[in-house]
Amino acid sequence: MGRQPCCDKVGLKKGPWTAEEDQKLVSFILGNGQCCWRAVPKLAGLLRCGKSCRLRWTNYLRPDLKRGLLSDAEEKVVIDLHAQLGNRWSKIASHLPGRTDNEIKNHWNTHIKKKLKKMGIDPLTHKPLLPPPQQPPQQQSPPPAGVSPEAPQPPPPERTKPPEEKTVPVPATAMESNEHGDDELLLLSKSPGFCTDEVPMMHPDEIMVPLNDQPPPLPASTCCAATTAAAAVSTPTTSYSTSGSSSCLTRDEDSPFPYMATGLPEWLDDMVPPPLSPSTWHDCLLPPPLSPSPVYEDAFNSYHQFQRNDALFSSY
DNA sequence: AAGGGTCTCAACCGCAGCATA
DNA sequence: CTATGCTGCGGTTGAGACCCT
Repeated sequence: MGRQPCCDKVGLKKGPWTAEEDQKLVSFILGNGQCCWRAVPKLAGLLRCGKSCRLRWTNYLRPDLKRGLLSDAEEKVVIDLHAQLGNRWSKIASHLPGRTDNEIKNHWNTHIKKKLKKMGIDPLTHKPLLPPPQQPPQQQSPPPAGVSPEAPQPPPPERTKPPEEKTVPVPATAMESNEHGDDELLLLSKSPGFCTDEVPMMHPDEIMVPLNDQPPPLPASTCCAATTAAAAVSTPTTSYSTSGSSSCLTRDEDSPFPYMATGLPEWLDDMVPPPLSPSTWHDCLLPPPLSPSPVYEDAFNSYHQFQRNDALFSSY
Protein backbone atom coordinates (compact mmCIF):
# COMPACT_ATOMS: atom_id res chain seq x y z
CA MET A 1 0.00 0.00 0.00
CA GLY A 2 1.10 3.51 -0.59
CA ARG A 3 4.62 4.46 -1.33
CA GLN A 4 7.88 3.99 0.37
CA PRO A 5 8.54 6.55 3.06
CA CYS A 6 10.53 9.46 1.79
CA CYS A 7 13.02 9.21 4.59
CA ASP A 8 13.22 7.48 7.88
CA LYS A 9 13.98 10.70 9.70
CA VAL A 10 16.41 8.87 11.90
CA GLY A 11 19.90 10.29 11.99
CA LEU A 12 18.98 13.10 9.67
CA LYS A 13 20.61 16.44 10.21
CA LYS A 14 18.56 19.52 10.95
CA GLY A 15 19.29 23.17 11.34
CA PRO A 16 21.41 25.52 9.30
CA TRP A 17 23.10 24.20 6.23
CA THR A 18 26.85 24.19 6.05
CA ALA A 19 28.81 25.34 3.03
CA GLU A 20 29.80 21.76 2.44
CA GLU A 21 26.21 20.62 2.34
CA ASP A 22 25.31 23.47 0.02
CA GLN A 23 28.14 22.44 -2.22
CA LYS A 24 26.99 18.87 -2.33
CA LEU A 25 23.44 19.84 -3.11
CA VAL A 26 24.28 22.40 -5.77
CA SER A 27 26.84 20.11 -7.26
CA PHE A 28 24.39 17.31 -7.45
CA ILE A 29 21.58 19.31 -8.95
CA LEU A 30 23.78 21.05 -11.46
CA GLY A 31 25.25 17.77 -12.49
CA ASN A 32 22.11 15.71 -12.52
CA GLY A 33 19.18 18.02 -12.70
CA GLN A 34 16.23 17.89 -10.43
CA CYS A 35 14.57 14.60 -10.09
CA CYS A 36 12.72 13.27 -7.11
CA TRP A 37 13.64 15.15 -3.99
CA ARG A 38 13.17 11.99 -2.03
CA ALA A 39 16.18 10.55 -3.78
CA VAL A 40 18.35 13.63 -3.76
CA PRO A 41 19.86 13.45 -0.27
CA LYS A 42 20.81 9.84 -0.71
CA LEU A 43 22.42 10.39 -4.06
CA ALA A 44 24.06 13.64 -3.08
CA GLY A 45 25.44 12.16 0.09
CA LEU A 46 23.49 14.41 2.40
CA LEU A 47 22.09 13.53 5.77
CA ARG A 48 19.01 15.60 5.15
CA CYS A 49 15.50 14.75 4.19
CA GLY A 50 14.35 15.51 0.68
CA LYS A 51 12.03 18.16 1.93
CA SER A 52 14.88 20.02 3.53
CA CYS A 53 16.91 19.78 0.33
CA ARG A 54 14.04 21.08 -1.74
CA LEU A 55 13.56 23.99 0.59
CA ARG A 56 17.23 24.84 0.66
CA TRP A 57 17.43 24.76 -3.11
CA THR A 58 14.28 26.68 -3.84
CA ASN A 59 14.70 29.29 -1.15
CA TYR A 60 18.40 29.84 -1.18
CA LEU A 61 20.56 27.98 -3.65
CA ARG A 62 18.60 28.33 -6.85
CA PRO A 63 20.76 30.33 -9.23
CA ASP A 64 17.93 32.46 -10.48
CA LEU A 65 17.02 34.00 -7.17
CA LYS A 66 17.18 37.70 -6.68
CA ARG A 67 18.74 38.66 -3.42
CA GLY A 68 18.29 41.70 -1.32
CA LEU A 69 15.28 43.62 -0.20
CA LEU A 70 12.25 43.90 -2.36
CA SER A 71 12.13 47.04 -4.40
CA ASP A 72 9.37 49.55 -3.92
CA ALA A 73 7.71 48.32 -7.06
CA GLU A 74 7.87 44.74 -5.92
CA GLU A 75 6.52 45.76 -2.56
CA LYS A 76 3.61 47.48 -4.21
CA VAL A 77 2.85 44.40 -6.26
CA VAL A 78 2.96 42.31 -3.11
CA ILE A 79 0.57 44.61 -1.34
CA ASP A 80 -1.84 44.68 -4.22
CA LEU A 81 -1.74 40.95 -4.68
CA HIS A 82 -2.12 40.40 -0.98
CA ALA A 83 -5.25 42.49 -1.05
CA GLN A 84 -6.56 40.13 -3.69
CA LEU A 85 -5.23 36.82 -2.52
CA GLY A 86 -4.54 37.08 1.18
CA ASN A 87 -1.66 35.11 2.62
CA ARG A 88 -1.19 32.96 -0.43
CA TRP A 89 2.47 33.60 -0.64
CA SER A 90 3.27 31.12 -3.32
CA LYS A 91 0.72 32.68 -5.64
CA ILE A 92 2.07 36.10 -4.89
CA ALA A 93 5.60 34.89 -5.44
CA SER A 94 4.66 33.54 -8.82
CA HIS A 95 4.18 37.13 -9.93
CA LEU A 96 7.59 38.19 -8.78
CA PRO A 97 10.28 36.40 -10.72
CA GLY A 98 13.29 35.56 -8.67
CA ARG A 99 11.48 35.88 -5.38
CA THR A 100 10.40 33.02 -3.19
CA ASP A 101 7.26 32.66 -1.19
CA ASN A 102 9.34 32.43 1.94
CA GLU A 103 11.12 35.65 1.13
CA ILE A 104 7.90 37.49 0.42
CA LYS A 105 6.29 36.11 3.54
CA ASN A 106 9.22 37.26 5.62
CA HIS A 107 9.28 40.64 3.98
CA TRP A 108 5.58 41.03 4.56
CA ASN A 109 5.85 40.16 8.22
CA THR A 110 8.90 42.26 8.92
CA HIS A 111 8.52 45.28 6.68
CA ILE A 112 5.25 45.70 4.88
CA LYS A 113 3.03 44.95 7.85
CA LYS A 114 4.71 47.67 9.85
CA LYS A 115 4.63 50.08 6.97
CA LEU A 116 0.92 49.59 6.45
CA LYS A 117 0.20 49.94 10.14
CA LYS A 118 2.19 53.11 10.19
CA MET A 119 0.07 54.37 7.33
CA GLY A 120 -3.05 53.45 9.30
CA ILE A 121 -3.91 50.51 7.15
CA ASP A 122 -4.86 47.16 8.52
CA PRO A 123 -2.51 44.70 6.84
CA LEU A 124 -5.09 41.97 7.13
CA THR A 125 -8.03 43.69 5.57
CA HIS A 126 -6.21 46.44 3.68
CA LYS A 127 -8.71 48.87 5.08
CA PRO A 128 -8.04 51.80 7.34
CA LEU A 129 -7.31 50.74 10.88
CA LEU A 130 -10.28 51.22 13.13
CA PRO A 131 -9.81 53.84 15.79
CA PRO A 132 -9.68 52.13 19.20
CA PRO A 133 -12.70 50.41 20.80
CA GLN A 134 -16.46 50.93 20.43
CA GLN A 135 -16.12 50.78 16.70
CA PRO A 136 -18.50 48.73 14.63
CA PRO A 137 -16.60 46.38 12.36
CA GLN A 138 -16.51 46.90 8.61
CA GLN A 139 -16.76 50.61 8.24
CA GLN A 140 -17.32 52.03 4.82
CA SER A 141 -14.53 54.52 4.57
CA PRO A 142 -12.79 54.76 1.23
CA PRO A 143 -9.76 52.61 0.80
CA PRO A 144 -6.40 54.25 1.27
CA ALA A 145 -4.09 55.08 -1.54
CA GLY A 146 -2.27 52.12 -2.91
CA VAL A 147 -5.08 49.77 -2.14
CA SER A 148 -7.55 48.82 -4.74
CA PRO A 149 -10.95 50.27 -4.01
CA GLU A 150 -12.52 47.25 -5.58
CA ALA A 151 -10.28 44.80 -3.92
CA PRO A 152 -12.43 42.20 -2.27
CA GLN A 153 -11.95 41.34 1.35
CA PRO A 154 -8.89 39.19 1.58
CA PRO A 155 -9.66 35.66 2.55
CA PRO A 156 -9.65 34.91 6.24
CA PRO A 157 -6.32 34.08 7.78
CA GLU A 158 -7.12 30.42 7.91
CA ARG A 159 -6.13 28.29 5.03
CA THR A 160 -9.32 28.54 3.12
CA LYS A 161 -9.36 28.98 -0.57
CA PRO A 162 -10.80 32.18 -1.90
CA PRO A 163 -14.04 31.71 -3.77
CA GLU A 164 -12.57 32.08 -7.22
CA GLU A 165 -9.06 32.40 -8.34
CA LYS A 166 -8.65 30.88 -11.73
CA THR A 167 -7.10 34.06 -12.95
CA VAL A 168 -5.34 36.29 -10.54
CA PRO A 169 -6.79 39.68 -11.16
CA VAL A 170 -4.37 42.42 -11.74
CA PRO A 171 -4.57 44.87 -8.89
CA ALA A 172 -6.72 47.73 -9.96
CA THR A 173 -4.39 50.34 -8.63
CA ALA A 174 -1.53 48.91 -10.54
CA MET A 175 -3.60 49.04 -13.65
CA GLU A 176 -4.64 52.57 -13.03
CA SER A 177 -1.15 53.67 -12.34
CA ASN A 178 -0.14 52.62 -15.76
CA GLU A 179 -2.63 53.90 -18.23
CA HIS A 180 -0.48 53.34 -21.23
CA GLY A 181 1.06 50.18 -20.05
CA ASP A 182 -1.96 48.10 -19.25
CA ASP A 183 -0.85 45.45 -21.62
CA GLU A 184 2.35 45.12 -19.75
CA LEU A 185 0.60 44.49 -16.50
CA LEU A 186 -1.65 42.09 -18.25
CA LEU A 187 1.39 40.34 -19.51
CA LEU A 188 2.65 40.24 -16.00
CA SER A 189 -0.56 38.74 -14.82
CA LYS A 190 -0.51 36.25 -17.61
CA SER A 191 3.08 35.35 -17.23
CA PRO A 192 3.71 31.72 -16.47
CA GLY A 193 2.65 31.55 -12.90
CA PHE A 194 5.12 29.25 -11.31
CA CYS A 195 5.25 28.92 -7.63
CA THR A 196 8.74 28.88 -6.31
CA ASP A 197 8.49 25.28 -5.43
CA GLU A 198 7.04 24.37 -8.73
CA VAL A 199 10.41 23.96 -10.30
CA PRO A 200 9.95 21.72 -13.28
CA MET A 201 11.66 18.42 -13.01
CA MET A 202 14.71 18.65 -15.17
CA HIS A 203 17.54 16.59 -16.33
CA PRO A 204 20.75 18.01 -17.74
CA ASP A 205 19.74 16.79 -21.15
CA GLU A 206 16.76 19.06 -20.98
CA ILE A 207 18.64 22.21 -20.29
CA MET A 208 18.30 24.51 -23.24
CA VAL A 209 20.41 27.59 -23.39
CA PRO A 210 19.34 30.22 -25.86
CA LEU A 211 22.15 30.67 -28.32
CA ASN A 212 20.85 33.42 -30.51
CA ASP A 213 19.16 36.68 -29.80
CA GLN A 214 21.88 37.61 -27.40
CA PRO A 215 21.29 35.82 -24.18
CA PRO A 216 22.45 37.59 -21.06
CA PRO A 217 26.22 37.59 -21.24
CA LEU A 218 28.05 35.92 -18.45
CA PRO A 219 31.03 37.37 -16.72
CA ALA A 220 34.05 35.87 -18.35
CA SER A 221 35.18 34.23 -15.18
CA THR A 222 31.92 32.44 -14.80
CA CYS A 223 31.39 31.26 -18.32
CA CYS A 224 31.66 27.65 -17.56
CA ALA A 225 29.41 24.71 -17.87
CA ALA A 226 28.41 25.02 -14.29
CA THR A 227 27.26 28.55 -14.73
CA THR A 228 25.39 27.81 -17.87
CA ALA A 229 23.68 24.92 -16.24
CA ALA A 230 23.04 27.00 -13.19
CA ALA A 231 21.39 29.65 -15.26
CA ALA A 232 19.33 27.13 -17.08
CA VAL A 233 18.22 25.19 -14.06
CA SER A 234 15.58 27.66 -13.31
CA THR A 235 11.94 28.19 -13.72
CA PRO A 236 10.70 29.71 -16.88
CA THR A 237 9.75 32.77 -14.97
CA THR A 238 13.35 33.53 -14.51
CA SER A 239 14.35 33.76 -18.10
CA TYR A 240 13.63 37.43 -18.13
CA SER A 241 16.18 40.12 -18.17
CA THR A 242 16.35 42.66 -15.42
CA SER A 243 17.86 45.23 -17.63
CA GLY A 244 15.61 47.59 -19.43
CA SER A 245 17.41 47.46 -22.72
CA SER A 246 19.00 44.81 -24.81
CA SER A 247 19.52 41.69 -22.82
CA CYS A 248 22.33 42.43 -20.51
CA LEU A 249 22.38 41.83 -16.83
CA THR A 250 23.85 45.05 -15.75
CA ARG A 251 22.31 45.70 -12.40
CA ASP A 252 24.26 43.48 -10.12
CA GLU A 253 22.08 44.01 -7.13
CA ASP A 254 19.02 43.02 -9.08
CA SER A 255 20.46 40.21 -11.00
CA PRO A 256 18.25 37.19 -10.95
CA PHE A 257 21.43 35.18 -11.05
CA PRO A 258 23.29 36.24 -7.97
CA TYR A 259 26.21 34.00 -8.70
CA MET A 260 26.59 35.58 -12.09
CA ALA A 261 26.52 39.05 -10.75
CA THR A 262 29.00 38.45 -8.06
CA GLY A 263 30.92 35.58 -9.45
CA LEU A 264 30.46 32.01 -8.49
CA PRO A 265 31.63 30.87 -5.13
CA GLU A 266 34.99 29.25 -5.39
CA TRP A 267 33.56 25.93 -4.53
CA LEU A 268 31.42 26.04 -7.63
CA ASP A 269 34.34 26.37 -9.95
CA ASP A 270 35.13 22.78 -10.50
CA MET A 271 31.83 21.47 -9.51
CA VAL A 272 29.48 19.80 -11.97
CA PRO A 273 30.34 16.17 -11.64
CA PRO A 274 29.62 13.70 -14.38
CA PRO A 275 25.92 13.20 -14.45
CA LEU A 276 24.45 10.13 -12.97
CA SER A 277 23.60 7.51 -15.46
CA PRO A 278 19.90 7.09 -15.97
CA SER A 279 20.20 3.72 -14.36
CA THR A 280 21.37 5.34 -11.18
CA TRP A 281 18.29 7.45 -11.14
CA HIS A 282 16.34 4.38 -11.93
CA ASP A 283 17.79 2.67 -8.96
CA CYS A 284 16.38 5.37 -6.82
CA LEU A 285 13.12 6.12 -8.40
CA LEU A 286 11.59 7.03 -11.68
CA PRO A 287 13.74 7.87 -14.63
CA PRO A 288 13.65 11.51 -15.55
CA PRO A 289 12.06 12.59 -18.78
CA LEU A 290 14.77 12.81 -21.38
CA SER A 291 13.11 14.67 -24.18
CA PRO A 292 13.81 18.38 -24.41
CA SER A 293 11.37 20.31 -22.36
CA PRO A 294 9.15 22.70 -24.27
CA VAL A 295 8.92 24.66 -21.10
CA TYR A 296 12.20 26.31 -21.80
CA GLU A 297 11.24 27.21 -25.31
CA ASP A 298 8.26 28.98 -23.89
CA ALA A 299 10.46 30.62 -21.38
CA PHE A 300 12.74 31.87 -24.07
CA ASN A 301 9.84 33.03 -26.15
CA SER A 302 8.67 35.13 -23.27
CA TYR A 303 12.11 36.59 -22.87
CA HIS A 304 11.19 39.95 -24.26
CA GLN A 305 7.96 39.91 -22.41
CA PHE A 306 9.85 40.02 -19.18
CA GLN A 307 12.05 42.74 -20.45
CA ARG A 308 8.93 44.75 -20.85
CA ASN A 309 7.76 43.85 -17.41
CA ASP A 310 11.02 45.07 -16.05
CA ALA A 311 10.51 48.35 -17.76
CA LEU A 312 7.15 48.47 -16.14
CA PHE A 313 8.66 47.96 -12.72
CA SER A 314 11.10 50.73 -13.21
CA SER A 315 8.26 53.05 -14.16
CA TYR A 316 6.65 52.86 -10.75
C1' DA B 1 32.94 48.24 25.71
C1' DA B 2 29.25 45.51 27.50
C1' DG B 3 24.73 44.08 28.06
C1' DG B 4 20.12 43.81 26.72
C1' DG B 5 16.50 44.43 23.48
C1' DT B 6 14.91 44.16 18.76
C1' DC B 7 14.99 42.68 14.10
C1' DT B 8 15.73 39.58 10.28
C1' DC B 9 15.30 35.52 7.77
C1' DA B 10 16.62 30.61 7.07
C1' DA B 11 14.72 26.56 8.38
C1' DC B 12 11.42 23.62 10.53
C1' DC B 13 6.61 22.04 11.55
C1' DG B 14 2.37 20.32 10.47
C1' DC B 15 -1.71 20.25 7.72
C1' DA B 16 -4.33 19.56 3.31
C1' DG B 17 -4.75 17.75 -1.00
C1' DC B 18 -3.15 14.70 -4.38
C1' DA B 19 -0.99 10.42 -6.05
C1' DT B 20 -0.27 5.72 -5.89
C1' DA B 21 -0.41 0.79 -4.73
C1' DC C 1 -12.39 2.05 -2.65
C1' DT C 2 -9.07 2.48 0.93
C1' DA C 3 -4.79 3.18 3.10
C1' DT C 4 -0.59 5.24 2.90
C1' DG C 5 3.02 8.22 1.22
C1' DC C 6 4.45 12.58 -1.21
C1' DT C 7 4.32 17.35 -2.27
C1' DG C 8 3.15 22.00 -1.61
C1' DC C 9 2.07 25.58 1.28
C1' DG C 10 1.48 28.78 5.19
C1' DG C 11 2.61 29.47 10.03
C1' DT C 12 6.06 29.58 13.45
C1' DT C 13 10.53 29.44 15.58
C1' DG C 14 15.11 30.56 16.98
C1' DA C 15 19.97 31.79 16.02
C1' DG C 16 22.61 35.41 14.65
C1' DA C 17 22.96 40.25 13.38
C1' DC C 18 22.10 44.72 14.56
C1' DC C 19 20.93 48.67 17.42
C1' DC C 20 20.46 51.28 21.55
C1' DT C 21 21.57 52.65 26.14
